[in-house]
Amino acid sequence: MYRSHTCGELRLADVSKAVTLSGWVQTVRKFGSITFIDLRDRYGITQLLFSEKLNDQLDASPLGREFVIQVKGTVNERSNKNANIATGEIEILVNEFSILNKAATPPFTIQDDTDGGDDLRMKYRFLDLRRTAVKKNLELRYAVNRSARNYLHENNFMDIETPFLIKSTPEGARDFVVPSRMNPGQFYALPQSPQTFKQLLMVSGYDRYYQIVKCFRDEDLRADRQPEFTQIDCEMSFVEQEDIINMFEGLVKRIFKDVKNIDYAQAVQRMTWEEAMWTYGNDKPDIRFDMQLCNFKFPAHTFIGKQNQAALIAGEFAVFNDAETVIGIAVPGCADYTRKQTDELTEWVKRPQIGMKGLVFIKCNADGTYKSSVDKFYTEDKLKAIAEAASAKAGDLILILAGTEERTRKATSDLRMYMADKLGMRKKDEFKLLWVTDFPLFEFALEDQDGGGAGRWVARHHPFTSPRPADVDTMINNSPKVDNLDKYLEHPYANIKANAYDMVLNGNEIGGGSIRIFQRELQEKMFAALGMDAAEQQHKFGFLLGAFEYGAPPHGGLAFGFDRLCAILGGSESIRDFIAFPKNNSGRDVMLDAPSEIDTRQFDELQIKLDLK
RNA sequence: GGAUUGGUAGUUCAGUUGGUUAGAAUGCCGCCCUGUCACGGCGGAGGUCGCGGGUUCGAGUCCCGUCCAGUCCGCCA
Repeated sequence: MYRSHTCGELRLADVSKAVTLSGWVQTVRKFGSITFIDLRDRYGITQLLFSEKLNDQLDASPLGREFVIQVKGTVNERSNKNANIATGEIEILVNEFSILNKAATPPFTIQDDTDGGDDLRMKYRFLDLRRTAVKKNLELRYAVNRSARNYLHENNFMDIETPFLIKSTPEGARDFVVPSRMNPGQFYALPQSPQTFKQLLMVSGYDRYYQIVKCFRDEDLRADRQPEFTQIDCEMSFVEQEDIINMFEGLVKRIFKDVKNIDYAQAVQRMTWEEAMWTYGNDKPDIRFDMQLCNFKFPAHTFIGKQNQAALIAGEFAVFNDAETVIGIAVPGCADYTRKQTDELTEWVKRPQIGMKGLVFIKCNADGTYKSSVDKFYTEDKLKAIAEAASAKAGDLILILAGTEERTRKATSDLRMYMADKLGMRKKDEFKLLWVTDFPLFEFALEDQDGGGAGRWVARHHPFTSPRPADVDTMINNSPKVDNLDKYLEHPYANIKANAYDMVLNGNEIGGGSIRIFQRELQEKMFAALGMDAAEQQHKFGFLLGAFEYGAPPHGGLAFGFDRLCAILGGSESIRDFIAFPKNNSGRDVMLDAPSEIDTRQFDELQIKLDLK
């Protein structure tokens, strides 16, 4: 028997018990003839006391950090207790010990505040995973997993595995491909999501499906993006958007309760995509704080029905006069910013990532006066009117950006988040959910970013998303052809809204889904709109179109980004901390050193010849 | 594909205008220590300054290239 107890469970009540413990040596503290050792395992740390009689044996076989040892001894009450650890009131008086395995000195310390950098920790991830901080993240991940499974099981969802070796359909993200030895020259693709399979399962009558499943996308990475990642993938039949929203609002609330012990009682707020873009400049707004955008000026076609306030800012200031779009935010309590601070903000918006030319500010002083960077162009009355339009209070600092529509909106949105971070308005322990609905069904993509060349419609969500019922006729009765690339926004397709919804948590998209197309004709129309002719449709998605002819029920679903959800619940920016063996920025596993070259024999078997360009 | 930051002891970092023998902390090794738990004290070892080239009397420091890593843009239906 290697152990009678773990290193986390012995307490005062166990005093005088004879126990056997096994684990890793965390630290050795030697005091002449007695030695303290902290023994660690997954469950905690227990202090061992080696008395004088074991000195000779310790000298003969000294213990180093991370040695795996076994000890037999008696549980003692400590004379000096340690309130910082759960087992701090007891220690083990060791009678005998043995080294189960030696350990080389680890390249970094196995502690909460490790001295190891990311690169090194990833290379020795098996050591990194011994650290409590990382272990806690994996425990949280498992807790989210269990909570989701319990909820879904209780609601009649059935976990059905779908294949990883599937057919490549290069829509959207790039596929990872896998050569087939038995079919020389042919390739499988790894799924970007089980999308078509879950829809086929709906056709098969499994009306509530889920899977916590790996998905693969061969695109460049970010701190919150991995080439393989996990989704909680769900699909339901005979549902409308409202049914999906209710079901999965319930799921997230259950996870909050089970994992964070948060009672999220209120109904989750909802917002249309248009409202989100108008109010926050962003389709995944953080609504824990206000600081809403004030749209002074914008192109007439972007927000039909919204009031353009161009007259308010019209005047001597050429930048505003010439700009397509002018948007501002009122930052609470920052009117006392110094020149240095406003300069810093100006530099921030000028960074290439933001890409604005400059920043206009108006200080709404506590005494009711106004001081701005455009004083020579505007009278104080005019500044006051602008401040009122921006709902600024005395003491606020109004920041205004001007430029092209898309860039300015995004920049103001980024600035809003930046200021909120600066002012501590994005609290880690506060969670606020939001549904964003009524996304556009299509986006128009120009082949050439400079505006030249051809363009085409692409699905904003994916090509299986249904248009809102009100827009079905618009879609069927119009050709997707766009004659004037400059005016694609005037094409009827630009205003078709999708039966799609995203769940947003604290400014992060944690899930998204849609009510799907389930009739062959509409699906064909959708594929055609995306530029696929009948032959291509048949080649790529013939199986799905065929299935729709055999009694496909109305259905829809949603998928959560599992890694990201865990990271947010764990209060971290990076999903890598919540994945046991993550890949780095270049898609490499630095521990395995993968990807790597393969054997000539493997190429021969695949009948593939490597000829890198 | 692009922008940007970094690469110096096992590790995390400092290193002035280009100038003597490249430092600190921690880890590691040795000795001392009976109540520590970030133990303490004394001593010691440890460096291809990522790599290649250039400028210079002289380069960790400046320039060019390259590799690796981080962040961001593009990309991610």
